[in-house]
Amino acid sequence: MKTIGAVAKYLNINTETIRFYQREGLIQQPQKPASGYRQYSPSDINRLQFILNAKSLGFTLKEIKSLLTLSQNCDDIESLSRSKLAVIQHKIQQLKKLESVIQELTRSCQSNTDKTRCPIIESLTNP
Amino acid sequence: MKTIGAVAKYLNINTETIRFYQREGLIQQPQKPASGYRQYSPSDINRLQFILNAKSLGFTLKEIKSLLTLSQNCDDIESLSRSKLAVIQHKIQQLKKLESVIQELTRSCQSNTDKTRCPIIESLTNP
DNA sequence: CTTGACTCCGTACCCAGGTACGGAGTTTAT
DNA sequence: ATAAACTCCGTACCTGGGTACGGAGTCAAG
Repeated sequence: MKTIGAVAKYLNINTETIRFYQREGLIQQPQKPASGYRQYSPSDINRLQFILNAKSLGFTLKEIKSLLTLSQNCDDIESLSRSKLAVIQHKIQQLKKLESVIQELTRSCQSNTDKTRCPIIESLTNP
Repeated sequence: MKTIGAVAKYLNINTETIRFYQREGLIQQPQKPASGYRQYSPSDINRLQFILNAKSLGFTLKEIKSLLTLSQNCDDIESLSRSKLAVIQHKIQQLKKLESVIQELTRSCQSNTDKTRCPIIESLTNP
């Protein structure tokens, strides 16, 4: 069990960010002991870690919330996960396209000897 | 030469967006004829197209601005593109990991007979 | 020469995703 | 037992990337 500051430090985020996620309903606030500081359990920390991971993959907080809260029965969750899977696979495809476009552009920069002009700029100007 | 509305329509964006880019210094406003509507030249339109293309590659407006102002130095632009490439490749790797995690989870849902509990939720909430 | 569509310009507002502030209470180290 | 460090909570503010509003001027067709 950790206090909010310890959790923030551990996860390398701001305490304010944790509170923000609480306000947004992404995580619940741990019960406040009669009078004192709230205590965060390992599972609270896990949930936060999940949010951070999903965020780093380009999911919005809204999407993460629905991943975390739309949980009634296993079938619903499975189908939600499947649709997330499709989204993820689509994102991978998009990023791969992007990757090859940018790779191509940087290659043409490398083989460019006239440094007063830039193939990337040229290709972005004439699509 | 087109008026702002015609340009917006042609590029499929909002006139307000064009003005916004002007305010942000991404493009200059064409000279205003003594009294009348500003006229946008093909090269103005090209510059806008450049911005839209760069945006679709995931560059921020700030980055695009520097692409446009530092466009005399091909090496700078190449290195900016390379760092974008690294970010994209990292994202792809992360997404692939996530993909296999979710695939694994949905598989365990499928083989789960007790539909009152869900392996996905369990794996998210118990570390 | 009037009407409707368009432009100009400034200002306000929107959403996402946080960050900062500040007064009051709590905990911990000395 | 007191100071330093931390937490609580509400509210305000920030950046990015736009969108909307409204009054005043302009242009083009009938």
